[in-house]
Amino acid sequence: MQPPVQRRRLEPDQRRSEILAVARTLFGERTYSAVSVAEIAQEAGVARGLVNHYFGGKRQLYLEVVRRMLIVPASVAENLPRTTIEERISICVDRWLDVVERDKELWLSAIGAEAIGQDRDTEQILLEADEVATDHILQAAMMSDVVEGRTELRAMVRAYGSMLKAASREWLVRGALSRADLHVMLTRSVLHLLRDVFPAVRADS
Amino acid sequence: MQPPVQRRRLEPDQRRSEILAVARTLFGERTYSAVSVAEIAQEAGVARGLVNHYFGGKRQLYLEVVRRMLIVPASVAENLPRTTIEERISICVDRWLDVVERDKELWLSAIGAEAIGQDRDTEQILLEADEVATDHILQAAMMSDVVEGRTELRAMVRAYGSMLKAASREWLVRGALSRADLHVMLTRSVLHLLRDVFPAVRADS
DNA sequence: GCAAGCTATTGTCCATGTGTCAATAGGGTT
DNA sequence: AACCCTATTGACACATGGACAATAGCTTGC
Repeated sequence: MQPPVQRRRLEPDQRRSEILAVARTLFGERTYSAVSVAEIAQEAGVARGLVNHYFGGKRQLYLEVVRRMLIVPASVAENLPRTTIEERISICVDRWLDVVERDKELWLSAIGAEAIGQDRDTEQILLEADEVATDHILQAAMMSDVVEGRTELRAMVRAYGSMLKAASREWLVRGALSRADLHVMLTRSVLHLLRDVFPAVRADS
Repeated sequence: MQPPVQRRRLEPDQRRSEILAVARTLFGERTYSAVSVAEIAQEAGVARGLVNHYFGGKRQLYLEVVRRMLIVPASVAENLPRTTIEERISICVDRWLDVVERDKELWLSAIGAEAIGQDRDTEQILLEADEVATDHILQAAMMSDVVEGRTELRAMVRAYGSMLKAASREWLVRGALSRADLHVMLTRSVLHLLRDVFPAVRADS
């Protein structure tokens, strides 16, 4: 005989938030498969079935968490002064470093969490995040409206994005690079990519 | 009453290979969690338990597959002519592109398969592969014996490795970059990284 | 204040998947 | 041909995820 379970009835939105918060925490500190729905439910003080009810399933819940962390906040490329490209890029990089430094663990697990394996949904989120990031960079470089070789340009910037992530990881987890190192590297690399490599690729075709 | 199962008794090594081959195929075309041990066993004409017997478990089997695909073949940086760095790097990049083009699907799923989530073992393999790749690049650039700022150098090259993977993916799956584009981009980027960015980072400290 | 209805929440049932292990049988050896 | 070694099997235990009908908390109308 356990004491009668007392239920808390909440607004769906709020309940959703609570579960999401717990999920964020747990997925933040452990792997996808190492976290069970049961655990999330328990930690959230809720029946297991309810998690399914709100999110459809474990995967979808997880994806929701990842999405929220991965989409780069627009603030990174907002209100940039109208000065040189160097300056604008530099500021942009700085703001980026701020963001990942602040939400360190969460960000790390989110990207390290290209995890799960690639199904359509995961892929979709990753792609979406990459596109958003690419937009920000091009915006900072005032190259948003390039049309000749736009496809190639964006592809190269997306690839650069991967280097950016990897370098950030080197900084945050290994400590092999200092924040200053990162700033130099990331700024110079993207400038070189946009001003030298891109034209060279264009000229090649 | 099914006809009595006829067993095939093989040398452990050979059986291991057979199972591994099947696993390679299946993991190549589908996600980790979308492939069951049962399926692998069936496809290999073997009892499920045997897979566990040989590889310990699903994860270990998977890791074995990934390891074999991820460790960059030494051939990429072997027998490079003693000419300019540009030339050597160029050849190296070309060979690399050959490798991934050949084993396309497999390579894609292996890296997209930073999958599973990061446990110690997976991480280990990924790190190992990155180190090997880094060695090759430094060897091609004849910078293997740099000592001042070695840590930072290697970290930057590892980050570059991520861009290389991402760019390769852009080529193979999106087709947003041609092989020629890739060659230009990858060659120039790494040269810039080694000759301009690295010194700049050094100077900064 | 009370009853009734809406729906948030629960607990249970079922399916699938993995790991383990004792029992079985293939194939070489004496 | 009898025997032994071990590759191989099949069944069992256990964990986890998804589905769904039953239940109970809030709110609304009178």
